[in-house]
Amino acid sequence: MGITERKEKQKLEIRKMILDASMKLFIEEGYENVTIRKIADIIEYSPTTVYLYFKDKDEIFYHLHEQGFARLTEINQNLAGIDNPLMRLYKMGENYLHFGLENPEYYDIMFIQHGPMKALMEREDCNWHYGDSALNLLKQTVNEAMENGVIYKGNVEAASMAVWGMVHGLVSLAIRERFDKLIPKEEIPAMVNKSLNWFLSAVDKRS
Amino acid sequence: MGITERKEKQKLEIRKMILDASMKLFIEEGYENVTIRKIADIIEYSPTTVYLYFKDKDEIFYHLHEQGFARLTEINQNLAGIDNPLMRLYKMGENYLHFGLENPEYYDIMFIQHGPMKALMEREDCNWHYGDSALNLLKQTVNEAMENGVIYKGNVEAASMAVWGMVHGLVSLAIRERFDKLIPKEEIPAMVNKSLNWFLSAVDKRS
DNA sequence: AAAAATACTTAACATTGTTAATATTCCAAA
DNA sequence: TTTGGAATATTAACAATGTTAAGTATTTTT
Repeated sequence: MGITERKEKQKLEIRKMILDASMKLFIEEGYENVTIRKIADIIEYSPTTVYLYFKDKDEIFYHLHEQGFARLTEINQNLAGIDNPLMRLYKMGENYLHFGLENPEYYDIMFIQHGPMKALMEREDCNWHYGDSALNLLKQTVNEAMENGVIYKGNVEAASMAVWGMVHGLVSLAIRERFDKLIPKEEIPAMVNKSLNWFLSAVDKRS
Repeated sequence: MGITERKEKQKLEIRKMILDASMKLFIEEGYENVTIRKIADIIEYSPTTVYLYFKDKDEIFYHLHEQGFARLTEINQNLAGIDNPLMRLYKMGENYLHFGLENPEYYDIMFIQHGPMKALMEREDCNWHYGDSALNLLKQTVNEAMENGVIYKGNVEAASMAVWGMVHGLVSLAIRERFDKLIPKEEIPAMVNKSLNWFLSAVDKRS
């Protein structure tokens, strides 16, 4: 069946074209400038053609959100050599904060916008793999830190979500302008780092 | 000048009608159902009339966001009698988490949506009073807790933002569906409370 | 009573996501 | 080779949105 195979390939190619165009728009012009018509312009098809390859706009954003996770995962490669779990926790937090502040648009679709999650719900495979594995990495580290006795012990999941919550809270308050009237803009990155530092020092049980 | 005075009064009345209609729509039908045309329908004026009283939609949302803060402030009245700063911190966190999970739409305009902050920037008095005083209340409590030696000492502002970040992170991850695929929906409120508890136990220096 | 300022509305613009109906292309069977 | 039907693509349109320009009443001032 060489023909249907080629057709299949072509179909995937156009899907890729659509995603590439979306990503280009997303990166160069931001979230709100990713419109079906602009995507169609870039790939030189009519707007409605997009709907032959994706159910709706949210499904496209779901794929962009995946790419965001790929980038964050790549950044987290620098954790590999760190043995001390508290140090690793610190570096993870720093990576997360830095990624969020430097890539607010990515961060938005990964952790704030409704769209990608709506699309996820309607998928055949509706597991949030990326979120799941990111949280698992965190839980692993927290667990290790607890067992080593370097941080206060307790429910690993609850503690991990507290940590995630804290860094997510700082990033999302920052990129949604909730710090702008409270502290000078240029001090925000340093401040969120200080917050992370205080937090990790506070939970450090070796002191 | 009785006439201009009456006129002034009428003008404020229509402003109030617009805000009331917006609030009604907001509460009964949610954020995305607050449209200029629906507001106009309720107050029985044409859509364009709304623009004679408010610069744009964001300015309306700015006022709704204020109402949200009023509600949260009211809830926080129950902190008055609590002397132990750590206990007060705990209750503040619990209030915040509960308010956010129970009033996701309010929470959205208060801490997530861009709109109200955009409107704030363009005001003559562009201070974020509500955010400022909420953060001050927190800083005061954190400061007290540090001086009493019940929590790890350090930069008060950084620590306060860590606390705020944590509760905000938990609420916003929850209401933007980031927990839905990670833990059963009915366990979310209990889980965020456990996170807060672990956090406060961890920073508690009396143990 | 005429002129000027105020208040309000009608109509329209430029977008958006999305769908129904229609046309085109392409491949397999008659 | 022609024909029929599936796959693919397009045109046109719908229903909304926020917002503005232009025009019409209404009311106040001169």
